[in-house]
Amino acid sequence: MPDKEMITVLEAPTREEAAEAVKSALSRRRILMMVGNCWVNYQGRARSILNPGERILIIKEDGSVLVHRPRGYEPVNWQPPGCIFHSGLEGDVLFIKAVRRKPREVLQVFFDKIYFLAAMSLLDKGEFSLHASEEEMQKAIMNQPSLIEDGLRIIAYEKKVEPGFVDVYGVDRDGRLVVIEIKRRTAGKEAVLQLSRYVDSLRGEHGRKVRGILVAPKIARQA
Amino acid sequence: MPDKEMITVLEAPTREEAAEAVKSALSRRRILMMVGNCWVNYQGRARSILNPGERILIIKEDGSVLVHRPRGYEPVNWQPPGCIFHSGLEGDVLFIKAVRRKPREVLQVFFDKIYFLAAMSLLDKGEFSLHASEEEMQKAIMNQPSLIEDGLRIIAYEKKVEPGFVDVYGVDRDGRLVVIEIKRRTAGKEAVLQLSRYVDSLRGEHGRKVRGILVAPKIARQA
DNA sequence: CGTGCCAGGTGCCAT
DNA sequence: ATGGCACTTGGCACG
Repeated sequence: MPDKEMITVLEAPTREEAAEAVKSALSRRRILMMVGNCWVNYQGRARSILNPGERILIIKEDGSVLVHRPRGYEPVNWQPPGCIFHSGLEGDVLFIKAVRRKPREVLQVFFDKIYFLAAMSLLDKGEFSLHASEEEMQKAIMNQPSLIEDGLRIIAYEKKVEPGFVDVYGVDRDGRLVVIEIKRRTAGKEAVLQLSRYVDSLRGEHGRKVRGILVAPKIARQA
Repeated sequence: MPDKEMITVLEAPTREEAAEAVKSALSRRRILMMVGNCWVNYQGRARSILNPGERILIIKEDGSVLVHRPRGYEPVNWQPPGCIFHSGLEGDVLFIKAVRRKPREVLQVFFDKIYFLAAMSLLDKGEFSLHASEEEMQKAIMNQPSLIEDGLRIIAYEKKVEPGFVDVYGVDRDGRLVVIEIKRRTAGKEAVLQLSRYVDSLRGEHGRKVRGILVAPKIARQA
């Protein structure tokens, strides 16, 4: 059960209480969650202004910041990990300033009403594993080249890239070089251009016949 | 101040209390925030497993889902808006299942400890404005072509040419066609290739001198 | 470090 | 719906 040391919850705190809790959470590198009425300025690679409204603010222990509106998967404003924080009261407003160096970016959040605030330390050692559903396709091609074409021999593959994309090099039944590009998603014209550039460059290099094969769940009409 | 109707906070609820609160929040389309020990399965475009650990779960009123670990800007698991939910108790475990159609994706979160739960309705009508996007750069150039070059006349923007779209299209002081490609970030060789394809295509089409201009904060060494 | 490239990318807007 | 493309893209691997 939640130890008092582990999670602190304030419902409808005063701005002074909230300011104190924010300072404490940030200095102790605890995770901070706040809900209230706020407005946000961002300046850095771009510049943005978010007018007042009710949102969720999350500051994580690694110094990343998220501002979430009531809708949408993405945060409306954010700051990547590594920020340095300043916070305090400015008149009737609680401000939190998150500064990132390299590139220099500043995010400022101003609260005039705080509905609730939570500060906590979470322990998460759980392993995360992601399996691309097309990864089996890649393995299948490596193990069973005949899935693509009879008589195909695999020579090499670009194993450095992440699952979902791999270049496979092989030789077909007639001794021609074969370049296979696997796309996990619908392949657009950019994929075709990229493959054709590979093929051209290999053709120039080897002076042999080279074929390119594009393997994808779907190909845009410009095939 | 937070109306009881507006925000409900449960500290260290029992699983039964939490299950009730979750059902209520989901059916009334309120925003749900939970903190506790959980594990997560995802299956859809890919497949993932997240082993047990302490995390933050947020379900928004539009049916989007976020699972956040204690670190990192990005959610470890998520679901875009529009999900349909099922939840309940399965033995000692509180489960929440978020199903998305088109594409079919299923996210399942299982809690065995809930440290904290909040359900709320937030009102957010605040306008969001972002500046210094590529769009704004384009407008600035459209309004003030001399920013690029004296004597430049703009003819069109987002003009469709063979390989794709040209950002800005004009004629310079000496009557030569000018193609301007705008990149908000460091322009790599891909941008150069793209621009050169545009230039080639237009040169072939018009049989006139064509210049390409790349507008970007920085250009990779392969210029 | 910069450069390149994938991502369960997401989102926006065009046809 | 499909396609094309920008994004404060973020993230990682590699030279």
